[in-house]
Amino acid sequence: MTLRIHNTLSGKIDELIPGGEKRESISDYPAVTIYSCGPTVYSYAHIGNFRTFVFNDFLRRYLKFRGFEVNHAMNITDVDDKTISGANKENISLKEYTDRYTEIFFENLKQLNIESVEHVPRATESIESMIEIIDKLHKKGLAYENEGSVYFSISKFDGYGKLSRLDKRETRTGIRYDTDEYEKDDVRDFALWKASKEGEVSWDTPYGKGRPGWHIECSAMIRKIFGKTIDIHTGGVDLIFPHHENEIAQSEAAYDEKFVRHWIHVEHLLVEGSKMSKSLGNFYTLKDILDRGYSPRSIRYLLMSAHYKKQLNFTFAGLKQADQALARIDNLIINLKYVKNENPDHEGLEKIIDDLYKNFINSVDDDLNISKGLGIFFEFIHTINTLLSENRLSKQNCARIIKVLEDLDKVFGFIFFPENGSGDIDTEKIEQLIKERSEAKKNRDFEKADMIRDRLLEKGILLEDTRHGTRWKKKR
RNA sequence: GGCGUCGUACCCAAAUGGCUAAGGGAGAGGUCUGCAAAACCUCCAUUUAGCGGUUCGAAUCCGCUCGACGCCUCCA
Repeated sequence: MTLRIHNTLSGKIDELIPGGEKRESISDYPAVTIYSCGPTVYSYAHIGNFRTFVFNDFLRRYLKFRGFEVNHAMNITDVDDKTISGANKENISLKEYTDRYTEIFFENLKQLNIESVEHVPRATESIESMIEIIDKLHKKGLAYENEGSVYFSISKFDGYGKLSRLDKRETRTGIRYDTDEYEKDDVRDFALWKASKEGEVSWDTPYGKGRPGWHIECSAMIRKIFGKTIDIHTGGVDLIFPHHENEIAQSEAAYDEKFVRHWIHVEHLLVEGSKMSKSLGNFYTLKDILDRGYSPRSIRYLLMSAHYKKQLNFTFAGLKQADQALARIDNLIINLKYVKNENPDHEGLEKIIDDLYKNFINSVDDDLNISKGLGIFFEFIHTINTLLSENRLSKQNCARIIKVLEDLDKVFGFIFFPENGSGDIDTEKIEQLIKERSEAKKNRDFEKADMIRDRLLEKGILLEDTRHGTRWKKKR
């Protein structure tokens, strides 16, 4: 079995071959080098941004699950028009301003149980590497200066447009390129370096005081961190053009080697059927949704559950459904915990587990088809539940199943979700009350029994009477 | 206008030429039970937006129509 993922560059589903050279087994490959376009920290990231970040997390987790090593970088864009104007508006330094939103962003990642990656470079700390590329392009005659800014000349790079298939596009009729654009040789040339205006943050360069163009940081960071062709570059679909097209142009023109082997682009999130926008009032940050009482766990599940290449329509009804699906998983775990001591071992369990792994990997290896993978996982839950209800699984069997769940959760990250809230539940007290209630039930004092049940429910503890006694769980 | 993605049950969502169209939610029955709740089990698309074509065979390929969305401009 091989892992195959859609590649925007080839337009096909390509096998992932880290290092570019086919090997016998996964363990023979070098670490998969990944670069993900991170946030511009000028404001709170929204739920659509997090779809992409949750996807990045799923990708890296799955690669590790399959036995690959991972070397993953995600940038923080902490200087651009929006961050500069935001800082100016509040009359604070750029750093003070971007630090605030960077911190919130990391906090959000943590809430969604997104793993931290190996490298988190900031644009403002990568200026030297940017200048290095610009110098190279300049010396090769591929870039030109004009009034303190430096532009990349796309007419001098043959491969321009290969990612977004520009050759097949026509520019919209009637669009106007004139006015502001007089300083560029070709209207489609883009800025590598921008001359700074009066009072703006700037860095001293051979080209004068200025700041980075939008695209240069990614190229620079990738060169600085990985030094050569990387395996995977991810981002939202909206970045294909011009951002990623321009990254390719800069990097490949400067270093004469392939920039990225595998481009993966995540489709957009829609909210209630349309694109998020402030004017429609459907613009949600993570906090907005958490404030409405939904858990970050349901959000993670929902964002993960649809295939990355399909638009995902985010709705609150969908969040509720996600929560119910999670309840099904939680109930399995509770069912496993309460299994009877005297149950015999089930011989067929290992076969069931083998099938689960085989089918799960088969599905997800096929362009990261998590939806199908989840279907297989729920079929497994169904099988186990049936065995449990027939008392056909032993304590050891259940311990084995828990291990499997823990293993799968390395990919999912939503089964054993870290509790963000306070866990001030007094287990002993609950057990004691359950005992008292059982006594009362035995004496047919149902009034007292119901009173205890109600009291616990008020505290968020739900009691379930089963054939084998009473058990409890937290109310959802 | 150009380029592209998509339209599967009440909702979400798999399956891309071939056994009865996954899975989750909701709903309906049942088991258990003092009651309730929960849990579990079973059922729930003769049919894949519409029309036409290719094929022994199509949700899947082709054409047209209708509809949704994205990119072409800052954007995950």
